[in-house]
Parts: sequence; C-alpha cells; structure tokens
Amino acid sequence: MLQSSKSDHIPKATITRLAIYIQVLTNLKKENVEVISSAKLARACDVNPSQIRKDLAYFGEFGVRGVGYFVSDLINFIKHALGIDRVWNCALVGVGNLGRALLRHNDFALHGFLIQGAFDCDPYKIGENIEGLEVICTRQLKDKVTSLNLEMGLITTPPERAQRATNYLVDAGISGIINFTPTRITVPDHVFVEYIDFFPHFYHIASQLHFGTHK
Amino acid sequence: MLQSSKSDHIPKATITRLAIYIQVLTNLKKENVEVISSAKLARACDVNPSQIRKDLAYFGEFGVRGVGYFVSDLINFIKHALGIDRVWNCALVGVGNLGRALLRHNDFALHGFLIQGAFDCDPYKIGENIEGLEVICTRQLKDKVTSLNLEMGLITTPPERAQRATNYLVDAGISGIINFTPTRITVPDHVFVEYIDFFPHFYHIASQLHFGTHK
DNA sequence: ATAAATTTGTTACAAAAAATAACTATCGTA
DNA sequence: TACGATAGTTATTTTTTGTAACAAATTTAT
Repeated sequence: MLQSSKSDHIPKATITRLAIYIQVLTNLKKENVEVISSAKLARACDVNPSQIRKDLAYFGEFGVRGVGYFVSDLINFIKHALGIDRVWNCALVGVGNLGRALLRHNDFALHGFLIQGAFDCDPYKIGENIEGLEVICTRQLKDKVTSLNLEMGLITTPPERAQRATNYLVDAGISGIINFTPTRITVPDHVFVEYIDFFPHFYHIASQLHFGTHK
Repeated sequence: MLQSSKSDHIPKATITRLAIYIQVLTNLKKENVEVISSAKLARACDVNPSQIRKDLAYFGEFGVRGVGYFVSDLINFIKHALGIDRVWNCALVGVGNLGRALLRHNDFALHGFLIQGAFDCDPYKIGENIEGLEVICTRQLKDKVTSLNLEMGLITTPPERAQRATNYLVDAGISGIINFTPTRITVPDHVFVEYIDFFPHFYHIASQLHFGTHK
C-alpha cells in the first residue's frame, strides 16, 4: 500500500490533538480563513507550535514553508491521514445498558462510525429492535461481518463476557476493537484494542473533591 | 481535614489501576480469599508487585508486613481513599444525544454516581421527562445545586456551549466537572476537570486499520 | 527467645513518553 | 538576489511512569 506515512508509531497524545486541530480548523474554515501558520493555529489550540508541526510530520509533509497551511486542505489531509475520511462499519457486542446508550447516540454516525450490527447472546434480547437495528445472536457474528462488511468491534458486554466477545470478533476477522468494559482482553498480535472506561475519570474527580487537593 | 493521604498528586495511571484492583479484589472476596500479598494480587492484575504497593502507598499504610492485605478491608480502604464509598450527586448539563444516552445508562448509579439533575437551555427540551428526571432550565442550576446537593457536573452540550455550561456550574459552586465535549474549558484554580472523549479512541483504531501498522 | 522467612513501605533508579527548543531548508516578496 | 516568514527535522529537556532494591515490621519455626 502506498501512502504518505513516515512513521509507524503515532503517539496517543498526537491523535488527541489532531482531533482538536480538526475542530479548530473547521471553525476557521467557517470564518473563511484560508491559510494559517503553525504559530497561529497553536495559539488557537493552546499548544506549542513545534508540537503541531511535529504532529503533522508523522503523516508526511504538507505545509508550505514561508506560508503556512491551507486550512481546507489541511482538514482533508488530517482526516485522510487518520483514515476518517470514510465510513467505518462497526459491530456492537453486548446490548446491555451501555450498549443501548451507544446505539442511541448517533454522534458516532455523524463522525462516520456506523453501528451496523448489534449482537447479544441473550435469547430475550435477540430480535429486539433498537433504533431500527435488530439484535442478532452473537453466533451469527461471523456471517454478518462478511455480509455487512463490518470492520470494527465495540464491546459493551458485562466485563466477565468481554473476552468471549473478543474471541467472537477476532474469529470473525475483526482486527480493531474498542473495549468499553473495565477488563483487559487478550488478542492476537494483528488486532488493535482501545479501552474506554468512564469510571477512572469519575474516581479521579471524586478523590480530588474528597481530599480537596489543589493543583 | 484529617486523613490518611500522604501525597497530593495521584497519578492517573494509579487511579486506573486502583479500579482494577477493586474489581479483582471483589472477585477474590467472592471466592472467600481473606488475605492476599502484593505478589499474588499483582499476578491476578497483571502488573508489577511494587506497582501495587506504591499505588496503595499514596493513600497511606494499610498492609501488614509479613502477611499481606486483608481483602475485604482493602476494598473498603481503596474505596474510601478514592472517595467512592458514598454517593455523589451529579448535574448533567446538555440534554442532547449523548446526554440522553448517559441519563439512560444506569451503571453510573450502580457505582454511586447519581445524576439528580438534567439541565438544558432549549425551551423545547425543558419539562421533558427522561428516565424519571425532568429537564430543567440551566438558569435554575444554581438553585438546584443547593436544594439537591449536587457536587459534580457532567457537560454534554454541543462543544461551542461547553464553556457557558462550565460557567454556570462553577458559578453554582460545583468544583468537579467531567467534560464529555471535545473542547478544552477554562475554570478557576479550585475546580477539577476531567475530559472524556470517545473519538480519539475511534480515530486511533481507524488509523491503525487504515495503515495496517503493526505493534 | 532468637533466628529465619515473608512481605510491606519507601527510596532510588531506569525507561518511556511527551513536550519544547533549536536548527535547517524552502518559499514568497521586495 | 537577499531578506523575512514559516515549515520540516533533529536534539534536548521535562514529565510521567514503571521497576528494582532495600530497610522495617511481622509471623513462624526452632
């Protein structure tokens, strides 16, 4: 595959910032700003200018020296670099509390992450319709991954079933997983996993309020 | 305030691990394990034994040398240390997509974080009933914070209104905020903020699948 | 009662990640 | 053609995180 990537490992912090850059750049575009320098963008994003240049450099060369970056094109460039200039079909496994919440949260769709399949092994849930999506037996995951072209898996089962859900996903050929359960899962080397857990954030705030520590 | 805290700054990574310890310890308790050493707990949690001892040390001394930790008491100790051995009343500001999803996601309640007030400034939403909770005008936030004893704020507005929501919360005397919008907010020194944003995680997976990079 | 074994709390060290600064190359303009 | 502006790159520093080593305390065995 030919691509402009220069570096294999992209720091997490970079990805987080890229999301911010996109946001700020989109606003700039609305205000008809056409070109912006790393220095000005840095001010708007509240980061260091070198930081921005370095973040972008992971994906190749794009700015014009002596000029800056073309706002509109830069947005596209970043989106393409992140692989979010297209739609990703997702499978959600575990139609519990959180699963339902995510199914109803259509911001994902707005960002190009379409939850196209909802899976659960509970016979009482199978067949249920949530937001126009029918809950399907997890055993059919493999078939559906093929027929619906699902590429990413979201795990929202109870923690003790996370590994099983993982196995189903991996077996079905999914190699990108976002695990919303507070459990580590083990996967083969070619599979990528991200963990999302709210509670540590809540705990952090709770402990700070509790102790009244100061910054 | 008298307490066992030894250190002001508790690393984020520590809090994340403490959440894991609680989980594993709770399982151990179910299996009637009464005492456990840092070495064994470490194996169960897949971390380094020193790590565990150090993590706990932030909150004071609790284990018994030559013996280990008493499982049941350690759970309570950690919960107390984190300030999660009690209920926290939360205000949710912004009854959009995500806001509704969170209101319906009762896992928060199970962990002691009760969303007791839902606020929005959209007249069409005010008065609406979600999960037994009436949506209230944001201008009434201050009153409700007092009467309902709300201590934490969750921001789920559109990003461009996050700062305004923040101001309302701060003005109402809230000093712990969890910001679910992809925007930085500015707060006075005594206010603690945590950021939760799904999309960088999605982006990360997307980019890895996109590039097919390897670990 | 004493020594050995165990295991914590603490400190010192090492590694990794991230941020910043400094430098070099390129572009546009006067 | 030279100068100012600004990107790309490399080097350095800082911060964060994790690991290892060791002294202090406790229990168990002799």
